[in-house]
Amino acid sequence: MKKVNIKDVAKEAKVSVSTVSRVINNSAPVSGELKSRVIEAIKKLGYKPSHIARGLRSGKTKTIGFIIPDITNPFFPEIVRGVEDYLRKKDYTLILCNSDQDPKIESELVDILIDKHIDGLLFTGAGEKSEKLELAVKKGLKVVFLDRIIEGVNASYVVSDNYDGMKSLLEYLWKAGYRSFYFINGSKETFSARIRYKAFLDFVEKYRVKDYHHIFSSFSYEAGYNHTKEINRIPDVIIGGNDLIAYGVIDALEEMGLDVPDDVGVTGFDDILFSKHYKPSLTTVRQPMYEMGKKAAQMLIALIEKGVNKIKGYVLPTEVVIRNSTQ
Amino acid sequence: MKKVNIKDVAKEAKVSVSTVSRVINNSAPVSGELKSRVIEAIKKLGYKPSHIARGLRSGKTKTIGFIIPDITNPFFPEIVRGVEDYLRKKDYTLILCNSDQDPKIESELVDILIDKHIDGLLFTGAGEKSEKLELAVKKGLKVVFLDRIIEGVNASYVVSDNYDGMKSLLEYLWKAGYRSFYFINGSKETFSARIRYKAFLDFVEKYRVKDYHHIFSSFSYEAGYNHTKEINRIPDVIIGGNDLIAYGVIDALEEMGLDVPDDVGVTGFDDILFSKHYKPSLTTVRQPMYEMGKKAAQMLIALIEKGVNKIKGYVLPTEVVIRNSTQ
DNA sequence: CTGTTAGCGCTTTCAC
DNA sequence: GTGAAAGCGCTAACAG
Repeated sequence: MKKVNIKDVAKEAKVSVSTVSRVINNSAPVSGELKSRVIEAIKKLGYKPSHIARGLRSGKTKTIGFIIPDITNPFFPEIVRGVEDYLRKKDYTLILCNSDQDPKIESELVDILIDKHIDGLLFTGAGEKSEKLELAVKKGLKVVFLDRIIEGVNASYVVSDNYDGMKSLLEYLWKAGYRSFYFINGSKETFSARIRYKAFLDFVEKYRVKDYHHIFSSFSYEAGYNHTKEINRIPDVIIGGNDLIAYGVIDALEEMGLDVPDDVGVTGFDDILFSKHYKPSLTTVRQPMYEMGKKAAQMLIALIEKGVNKIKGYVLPTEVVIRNSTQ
Repeated sequence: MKKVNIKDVAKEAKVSVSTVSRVINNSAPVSGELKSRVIEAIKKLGYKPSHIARGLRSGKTKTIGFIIPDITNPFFPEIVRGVEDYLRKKDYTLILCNSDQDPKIESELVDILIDKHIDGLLFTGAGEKSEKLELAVKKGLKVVFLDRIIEGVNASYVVSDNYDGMKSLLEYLWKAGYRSFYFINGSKETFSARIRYKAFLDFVEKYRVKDYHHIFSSFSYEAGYNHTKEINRIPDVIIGGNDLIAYGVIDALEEMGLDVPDDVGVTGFDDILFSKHYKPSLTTVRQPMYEMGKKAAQMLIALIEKGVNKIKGYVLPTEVVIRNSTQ
């Protein structure tokens, strides 16, 4: 049961391979007569053009790469889903890679993916600028940064409005009467952590907040848990850099005999799947994860197919979600 | 900045392309003299062989496909991570596809992936047998089934010991004094749900349990929540087909004013990330997700590279994890 | 409109 | 040991 190729089809339809190619790709006019003979033959033989040969010829593989820190982090699955759903519609295929935010691995992955002749790259990386990527972009690789922007690399990006989200959250907290703030943020290297910090700083200044504290740590449950255990003077509210951190904060607080939200308020960021089921359910800032993925994929495909070169950035809106971890 | 190819290297090293190919692939002896010249040239030119051309020639793409229901379901990310980590080590690349367990989509995806010339396929599908897959396997596609076995398709598989896990869980519950059981299971089509049901039936018979109930629904939070709300007579313990279902059960129970575990016990299956942080923390059966992914990838690569044809199945052990949702 | 032909970059006989 | 040359399956000039 040998694989049928374009030659077989040509023979069957008694035309040349170029004619077959033309009807497949609609790349040039073909007379109705021949066209129908070709279509007939294709159907009869069950012919499927080889993506790989086509790729060799055209340089296009209809494949895009996506480098993320870790699919195991609940923030990413929805993004990936948004990406994959859109790509599927456009007949593209997704190669997924986990980098653990290690710049060295990220750089290796870029190489691997370029080797695989991806048509474009979606990148959610550590914050550091990468020469490799910069170079690749200059060489014409289409890249869209997702959730995180890397300075120095001139490429399109999709992020959510971290600044506004954090600002709105803080203003809600202020209005709710919270006056002392403890912000356990994610890693300093991460773009979104830095932006959220900036919003925090601006808030503190604008409202002349006296009693506040900020610390960069990492976007994990453990970070929230451990840092909370070390807090000397409990503030009115502890702000987690993301929901995972907030979960850790809540659990630590409970172990310390403190009630959330009666004794302390706790907030997160992201609104991952479980935040509405957490006990107490988590006040947080919703990021449109699925939309971010979809939008980024959309931009990338536009970049690839329309040859658009204009660098564009999209900032998707965030939304404060008030639940029971604050009052 | 043109891409350098094997010819350029050959010219630079003053040898033939075949010699270059030989040293790259170590496919035939080459004299030390030429070999070092070639290596030199490769380094100097920064040459990287094109996977795609190689693929066209050899028919191998060093790419494997993975069809899963939905990466957004917390059960899958760890599996995917296990797969990807192993594949990376072996210089393979992962194409990820979500099927939503729709047999039609699954079948389309198989086509798409075959078109892309994957070297092998990891498949976690709906329960139904698929002619397409069966055919593909017969045509030589290497397939490993992950978490779910499809009847009628003769291929290797990796699953966890669902039967033993459920059996052990039930026996623990029995010993703990639970006497009436309500099992809200996942979807009837799913392999693991059926196995767990069988274990339940065998348990009920062996221990002559009088008071029990079983229902197939779906592996979701909502399923657990909704079915619980409809229960007339509350049993000693409600068994969720997976952790998600158990979460829904717990929340519904609480809304109904019932205490877990004081009034009712609740158990899950899988031990996903959040189960240890749920309130109350969930008694469940741990499946080695990461290991399953890794093992499946390992088997697939063995199938591909060693040309092993022996169909093999692996059943990975599960483990009852006792937490605070039972007593 | 249609066919012929030259590669895309690589591997692999087949001679030497 | 080494090189020349024939493709893998397809697309895109180039003729006609």
